[in-house]
Amino acid sequence: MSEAPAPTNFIIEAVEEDLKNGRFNTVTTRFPPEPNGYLHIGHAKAISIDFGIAQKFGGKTNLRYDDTNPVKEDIEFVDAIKEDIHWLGFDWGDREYYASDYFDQLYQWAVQLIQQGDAYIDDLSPEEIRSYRGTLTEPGKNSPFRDRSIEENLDLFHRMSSGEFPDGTRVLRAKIDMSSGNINMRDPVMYRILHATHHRTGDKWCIYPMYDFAHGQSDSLEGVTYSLCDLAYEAHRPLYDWFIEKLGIFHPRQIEFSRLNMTYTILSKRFLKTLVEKGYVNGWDDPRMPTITGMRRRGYTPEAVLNFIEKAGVAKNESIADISLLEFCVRDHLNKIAPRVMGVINPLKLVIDNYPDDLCEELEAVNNPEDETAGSRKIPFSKNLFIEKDDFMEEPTRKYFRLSPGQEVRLRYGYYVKCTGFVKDQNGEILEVHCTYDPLTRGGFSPDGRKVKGTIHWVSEAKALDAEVRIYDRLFNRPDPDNFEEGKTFLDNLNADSLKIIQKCKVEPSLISTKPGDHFQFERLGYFCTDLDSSPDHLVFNQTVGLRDTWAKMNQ
RNA sequence: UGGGGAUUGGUCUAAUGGUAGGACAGCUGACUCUGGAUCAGCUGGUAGGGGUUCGAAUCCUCUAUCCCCAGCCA
Repeated sequence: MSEAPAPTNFIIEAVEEDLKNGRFNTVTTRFPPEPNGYLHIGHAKAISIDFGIAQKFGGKTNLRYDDTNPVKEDIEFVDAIKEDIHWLGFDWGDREYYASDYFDQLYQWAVQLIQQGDAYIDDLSPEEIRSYRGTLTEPGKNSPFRDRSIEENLDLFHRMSSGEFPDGTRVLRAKIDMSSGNINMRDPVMYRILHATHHRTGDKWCIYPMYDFAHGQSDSLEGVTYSLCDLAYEAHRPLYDWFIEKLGIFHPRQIEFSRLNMTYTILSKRFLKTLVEKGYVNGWDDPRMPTITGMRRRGYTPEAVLNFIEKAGVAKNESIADISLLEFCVRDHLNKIAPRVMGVINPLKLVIDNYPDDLCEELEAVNNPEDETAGSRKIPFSKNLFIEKDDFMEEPTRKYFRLSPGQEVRLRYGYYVKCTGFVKDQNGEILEVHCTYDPLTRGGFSPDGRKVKGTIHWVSEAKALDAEVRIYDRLFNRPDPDNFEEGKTFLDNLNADSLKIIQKCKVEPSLISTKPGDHFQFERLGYFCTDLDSSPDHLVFNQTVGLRDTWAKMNQ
């Protein structure tokens, strides 16, 4: 295995530069989720970068919930977020913080800015504020309340915070520049009145800081050196810096990178929420969802997800990663770790006419050819077996080298069998296939050295376990699902066949003891994992991803 | 027509004035008790025009295209 080049990117280079010239001498980052939804693979990229940069430079990463909007946030998501970060393999130690921990300090800093003449209370209505703001091409104009005295501003701010005014009647604004080309600098709102109960501070506050007035200062308070975020915040950086400078506090560096996008996938929180709430999927952890919890249930491994993120790279180009790269990473990891088992998804009965009626042999099967330490197991073999429907063709096409009349194939780890006939019902449906076996080929080798081109999987009819198998396909039927025609929505791009549930699949008996989350390769089919719904009475497997299938490709 | 970003094969990403390279995808072939894996090979790229230079993806300049910003969301 060749040594991969040490991954580098523009953020790592910036950090190295800062460390070299003394701008900082330690590295601290933070992952700042808003507790208003489940984490998805886009967050996994942010997590990987935040924790990865710190690890690389021997620094630390804080987990900080950005909980400045009680109307949208909920405690429900806090624990789920922690579980997902841990699953990815990262840990923040005891540094679990909340922006709401800093509300008192933030209030003090707001007072400071008022005293410095850098902030004022505005009585304009939300609509008026919008119209005074100007447009992208026209400058805004000053609010008539912009030049109130410091005393009046202080008094009003105090009364705002003590609940004297209803929601929406006043805000605290930074006094910057209403004619700035950067709209974020046109006297941005710092505090709004929200008579809402906060999941942590309860009813203590009825004014809450805006993101811009909370995020940078929270970073500063925590000694965060690198505030890594997505490109959307690039236009906010001047404001981030402005507050820090005016307050005269520790100055972290914000660096922006492009967010992750993926083909056939939608990552907008709003859209994901619609999928869940309108029942297009079965919850946030539906294996078709790009959520971390969904991918976990699907059987993706953290190693695979992280490797995908690393391979996709970190840059400032807006890009769309090919979902096949993710699938490659999943197969690549599962190939190394997943025990092989035999399972038949669409069973077809195979009768070995010359095999003793009541004999049941135990044949040895390798657990993982990629991993010698995985050992082997015994699987029962008998006269009546199940094979895959696809593995028999009455009239074989060119280059089909599975079972067909007169053809000989190997039953994996079993015997060579030669097809002698088959039985059809009135509708022409094949009910069972008959064959004879060569007793000398036990284990799958022929003493005379003759070759068979095909090897197929099978399970013993008598010993097989029934299982439910859920096969997933892409949730959307086009690579750019948020591209839809007028009058339509992303929902019109949903793939109607993204879930197939198949009952009465047949799997080898060793699977009786499987537990949810176990990974397997069903030989010749794909990687599967045991679903949360699975029990010994009713086995349920999710197809994580199919094996590469060059045969299917040839037949396209 | 304001401000801020970005443009390298189908996709993602390197090359930091000196041979445009890697990964995924695709295509060949070898090997194989998984039509898997593995191995070998192939196809295909610097948005466009000028300029500087012995030499430009890289520097300058003009143009084009795309993205973000007008929440009391984050």
